[in-house]
Amino acid sequence: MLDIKLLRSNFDEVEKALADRNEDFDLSKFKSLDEKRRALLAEVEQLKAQQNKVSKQIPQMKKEGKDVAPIFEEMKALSDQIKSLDTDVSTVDKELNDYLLTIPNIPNPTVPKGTSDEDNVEIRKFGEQTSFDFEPKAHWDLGKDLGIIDAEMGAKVSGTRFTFYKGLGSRLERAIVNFFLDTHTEKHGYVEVFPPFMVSRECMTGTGQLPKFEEDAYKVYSDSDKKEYFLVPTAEVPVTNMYREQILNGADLPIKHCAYTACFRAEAGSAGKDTRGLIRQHQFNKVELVKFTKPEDSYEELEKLTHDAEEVLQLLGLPYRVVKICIGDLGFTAAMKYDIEVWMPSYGRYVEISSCSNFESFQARRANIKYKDNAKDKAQFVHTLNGSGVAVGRTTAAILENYQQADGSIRIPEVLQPYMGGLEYISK
RNA sequence: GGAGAAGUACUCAAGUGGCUGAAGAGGUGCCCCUGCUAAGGGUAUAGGUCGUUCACGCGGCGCGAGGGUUCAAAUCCCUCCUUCUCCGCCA
Repeated sequence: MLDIKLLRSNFDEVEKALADRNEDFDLSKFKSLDEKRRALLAEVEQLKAQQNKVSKQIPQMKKEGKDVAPIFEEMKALSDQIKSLDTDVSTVDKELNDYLLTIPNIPNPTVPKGTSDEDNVEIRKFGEQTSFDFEPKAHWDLGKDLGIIDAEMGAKVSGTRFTFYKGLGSRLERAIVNFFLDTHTEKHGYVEVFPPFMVSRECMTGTGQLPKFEEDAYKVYSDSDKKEYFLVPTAEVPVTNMYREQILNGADLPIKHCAYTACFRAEAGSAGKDTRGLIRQHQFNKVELVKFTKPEDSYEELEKLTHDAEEVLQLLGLPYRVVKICIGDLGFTAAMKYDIEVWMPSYGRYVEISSCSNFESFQARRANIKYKDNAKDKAQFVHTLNGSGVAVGRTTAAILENYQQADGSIRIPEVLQPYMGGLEYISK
């Protein structure tokens, strides 16, 4: 959510900054809504002030034995007027708030211009694109041949875009999760949390998945519980919302959490894309990194976070590149974003395996997360950041493809071998 | 799921219709005394948010949340949420 005061005072600048975004939104409604709300507020608050003033005098008048009946009559009319205006205020309030939730974040000025992912800017590269002296296979074929990934069984049990990992495939997925978490906690200083996989509507709104992207989310109801839950599309949602409606102590910042969760995405609008293999599933595993920082530190922390995510790929020896996302590809909530893309031989190109974003105060304002350094300071919004550290299913896919051998077996990256009971190869 | 109890400011806590934005205590800031690691005295300080103002300020809202009753609600009524205790069920 944008700062309403910024919209009020610098409307034209905001409009200009948002102009290149590839998002649907309508800034024109703002002024009329805002003015309507303030006019109503001024009116009703004046009446309330009068009501309060008279109410204070009533006990005194009663004590003096004066007749208060005519005043009651007058105040009854005033009270009715206030109630009616209050209803109007809350209607406009909600309208304005719902409207503000549909406006995307303002991109950082250094974000490259551009309209699609083709305009993203490569920042750096690690490793060389893997070369083979045999015909390499795609991970879905490797997984099937080795009996460690079973898409048909997933389809049978749940439907398309669900997958079974079996045997050493399951173990590899689990090994990767543990390797990521251990690296981020022990080496990078993140505090691990294991959050709920179902969250409330408020949380989804707080991090910006709602209201715009409701069709991408899975909702869960129970006849007995009667409550509405959303399956988490990313650990970003529960972890960022840990501190919702809170004022944090400035000395505790930056707060750094990492979390493993399964992630659930309806993937609306992606029909037909990446239908084979592990790249685009309705349920996938991810280790997420989340930071809460002071505003002045957030961009430095974004660089660090990105490097933390990169490092696990380096340790795995997977070739990747980092791209800076252009405005048109930026996404609703981010002010700046780096994608880390891993080399995927079957695609013949780099494939996104992590997104690292600085949301500045956009999420903090929605979720009301503030901090102050001293008790007497005015609380101000933190900046929130997050990034995949990294997507687990895609890592499995990348390992299968980049580490495949001529005989169809998979060499296990050295750092994972301890997690695989010392095993060096997965073979038939 | 059943039965009970409770939710007041940074913390503990008083408060059953108006003079309570909220006693008291702790905490925190400053000063003094004492002199030594613990304590005594004085004094100041109460969050957050919205509107308005160049500003000082003024005003509105806030006692778990949302409704209602009333001229007036922390206080009465309804719904919900959370926590605790006991019982039931359950991986």
